[in-house]
Amino acid sequence: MSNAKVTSLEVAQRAGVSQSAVSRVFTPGASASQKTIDKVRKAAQELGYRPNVLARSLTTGKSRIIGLVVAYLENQFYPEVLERLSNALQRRGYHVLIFMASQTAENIDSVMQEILDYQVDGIILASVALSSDLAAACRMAQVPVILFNRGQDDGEVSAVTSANVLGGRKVADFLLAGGHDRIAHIAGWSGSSTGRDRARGFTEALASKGLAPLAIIDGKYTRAGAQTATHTLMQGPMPPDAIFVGNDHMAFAVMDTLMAHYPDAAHGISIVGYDDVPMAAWQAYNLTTLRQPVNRMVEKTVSTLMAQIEGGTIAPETIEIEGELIVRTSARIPKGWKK
Amino acid sequence: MSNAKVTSLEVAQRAGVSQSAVSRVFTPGASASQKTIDKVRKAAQELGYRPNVLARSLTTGKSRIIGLVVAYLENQFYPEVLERLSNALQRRGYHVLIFMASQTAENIDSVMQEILDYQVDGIILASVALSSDLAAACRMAQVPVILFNRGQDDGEVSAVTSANVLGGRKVADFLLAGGHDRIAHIAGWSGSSTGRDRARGFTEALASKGLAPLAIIDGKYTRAGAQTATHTLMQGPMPPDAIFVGNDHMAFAVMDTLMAHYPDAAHGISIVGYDDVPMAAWQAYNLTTLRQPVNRMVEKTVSTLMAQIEGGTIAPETIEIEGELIVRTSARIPKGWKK
DNA sequence: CTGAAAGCGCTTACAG
DNA sequence: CTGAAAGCGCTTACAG
Repeated sequence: MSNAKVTSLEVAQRAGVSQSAVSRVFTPGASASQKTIDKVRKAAQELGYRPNVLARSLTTGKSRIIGLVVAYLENQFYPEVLERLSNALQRRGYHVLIFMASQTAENIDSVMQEILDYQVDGIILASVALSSDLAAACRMAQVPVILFNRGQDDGEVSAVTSANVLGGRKVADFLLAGGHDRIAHIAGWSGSSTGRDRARGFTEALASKGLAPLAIIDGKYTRAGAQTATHTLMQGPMPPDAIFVGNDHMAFAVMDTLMAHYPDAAHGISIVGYDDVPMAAWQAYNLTTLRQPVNRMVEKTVSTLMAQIEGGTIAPETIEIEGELIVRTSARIPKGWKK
Repeated sequence: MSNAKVTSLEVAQRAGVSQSAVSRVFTPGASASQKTIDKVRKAAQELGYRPNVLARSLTTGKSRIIGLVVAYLENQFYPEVLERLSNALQRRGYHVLIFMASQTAENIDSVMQEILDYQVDGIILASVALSSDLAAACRMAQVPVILFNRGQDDGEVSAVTSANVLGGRKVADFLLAGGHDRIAHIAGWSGSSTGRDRARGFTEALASKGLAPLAIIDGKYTRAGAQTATHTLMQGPMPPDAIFVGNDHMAFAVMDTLMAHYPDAAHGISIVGYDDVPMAAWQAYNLTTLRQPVNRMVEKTVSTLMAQIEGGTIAPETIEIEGELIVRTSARIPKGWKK
C-alpha cells in the first residue's frame, strides 16, 4: 500500500514461499498447488503486485511487443487500420509500440532500428516500404516483418494487400460500362506498389477495349497533389468525363476542387475512389469506390504474423484479398448495372 | 553477420575490452578513452550490435516508454493528436506504447494496468477519464499521468485542455452578433468535462444577453448521435436558426443531415463546430469553428510530462490554452465582424 | 579510464 | 509441487 514497485521477492516473503513459487503462480502453464496459489495471490493482492513485463521479457526472450510503423494518418483509412490492428493484437496478448514515419527513407531505417532495440517480436509496416538493409537486419534478428497495404517486389518479406490490379480493372470496367470515353486517372504515388498496381489494372482493362487513359497523373496520395492534378486535367485541351482517383483521400480533394473551381462541369464528371473509408459514405461526397476489406486484411496480417512468431519460420508470404466496388452517386451508374 | 541477437559481451571479446567498457561506450555521459571507443564501435559495427533496451530499462529503472490511450479515432482530431504527440515524444527519445480505449470504464482500467506492467515512465490519456482507483495505482507506482483534452474535477492528475468555457462563450457571442435568436446546441458527451464546459460557456454567454438556448441535446460525440439530434431539432415546434455543435466531427454529420433531409432549410441555418480539424477547411464543409490549438496543447502535454518524469515530482497541474474562432462560411458572418 | 562484481526482476532447468 | 541457483543483457558503484 505504500509506494514504488513491488517485486516478486516481497510477495514471496509475505506469502511465506519462495520467489520461484510466486513466479510460477504468475506464469501460465507452470504448476503450483492450490494452497500456494491462494497464499501468493492473497499476498500479491495486498501488496498490489504485478509482474514486471520487462524483466520477464529479458528471461523469456519474448517481449510480446509488436512494432507498428504508420504514415499518412491524415488519410482516414489509416486511423481505422491502426485501430483494428491494435485491437486484434491486444486481443492476442500483444502490445503495440507505434512509430510515425515520414516519407523519407533514412527516417524509416532509423525508426526500424529503434524498434528492433525494443526486442519486438514482430513488425508491421503500414504503407511503408523497407530497405533491403533493414530487411536483412530483421532477418538477422529473427524478427518477422509484414507489409500492410504495400507489396515488395523482391519477395523478401511478407505482404498483405488487396487485389489492386483487379481493383483497378473493376473500376475501369464500371466506368466503361457507364459509357465514359475520356477517362483520366489521378494515380497514387508511383513509388508505391499499390499505386502502380491499381494504375496497371486500370490501364489494362481500358486497353482490352482498345482505349487508353486520357491521362495519368501522379497525385502522390496527397490532397495538394490531387488538387493540382485536377486543375491540370480540367485546363487541358480535352477535359475528362470520368476520373479514377487512386484513393478516397485524394478523391475528396478532387471533388472539392471540381465543386469550387469548375462548378458547371463538376456534375458531369464521374469520380471513383479507392478504399471506401467511412467518409466516402457521408452525404457530402457519396463516393463510389473500390472497397479495401480492412477487416480481412487486418486479420490476415495478424494471423500471418502470429504464425511466423510462433512457428519461428519466416518464409515470406504474399497475400491478396479481393475488394468490392461500392456504388454510390459520385459516378454515373451504368444502365442495368448490378453488383 | 550470422544470426540472432548480439550481446555486449561478444562485442567486448572481439574488441578486447571488458563488457563494462562496451556498456560505457553506449551509455551517454559515461567516460571512455577515444581508443576504447574506437575499438568498441568498430567491433559493434562488425557484429551489428545494438544495446538491448529492455535490459537497460531493467537496470536503470527507466523504460523511456510512454503509454498512450486514445479513443474516438474516427474523429479526425485524434489521428492528428496522435501523430503530433508521438513525434514530440520520439524527438525527446521516448517511445509510445499505444492502446485503444472503448468507452467502457472497466476496459480502461485493465488497459491501464497492462500499461503499468510495461514499466512506462509516464501515461497520456487522450479524451479518456481515469478512475480514482487507477489514479491511485499510478501514484503508487510513481508514474505521472496527463489527461489530454479532458479535465478531472478532483484535481488528482494533470490535465491539458483548451479553454472550453471561454470557447463556448466565443461561439455564442459570434452567433449572437450574427443576429440569431433560436440557437440550439448539440453538445459533446455530457459525461466529459470538455463537453460540459463548452455547453456551460455557451449557455452563460446567452444568458448574459437574456437568452436561453433553444435546446441542448447530447450528441455523444458520435455521428449517429448528431444525426438524431438534428432530426429532433428540425422536427420540433420551432426549428433553430443556428446550431453550435460540440465538435467538428459531429458538425459534419449535422451538415450532411441538413443537406440530405432538409435541403430547403439547410442554407439558412448557421453551423459552428469545435476543433478545427483539417476537414473543416475542405470546400465541402467550410466549417466555422473554434480551433483547438493542437500544437500548443501537445507541446504543453509533453513538456509537463517530461518535467514530472525528470523532476520526480507529480504535483498535478491544470493547463488551459485559449483557442481562436476560425470564421468560414457555414455560419452567417456578422456585419463588420473582425477577428 | 578500466575491469570485476553486484544487482535489476524475472523464468526455468535441476534436485529433491 | 517446491526451493536454491543460474542466467537473461545490461548499468553502475567500487577499486585500482
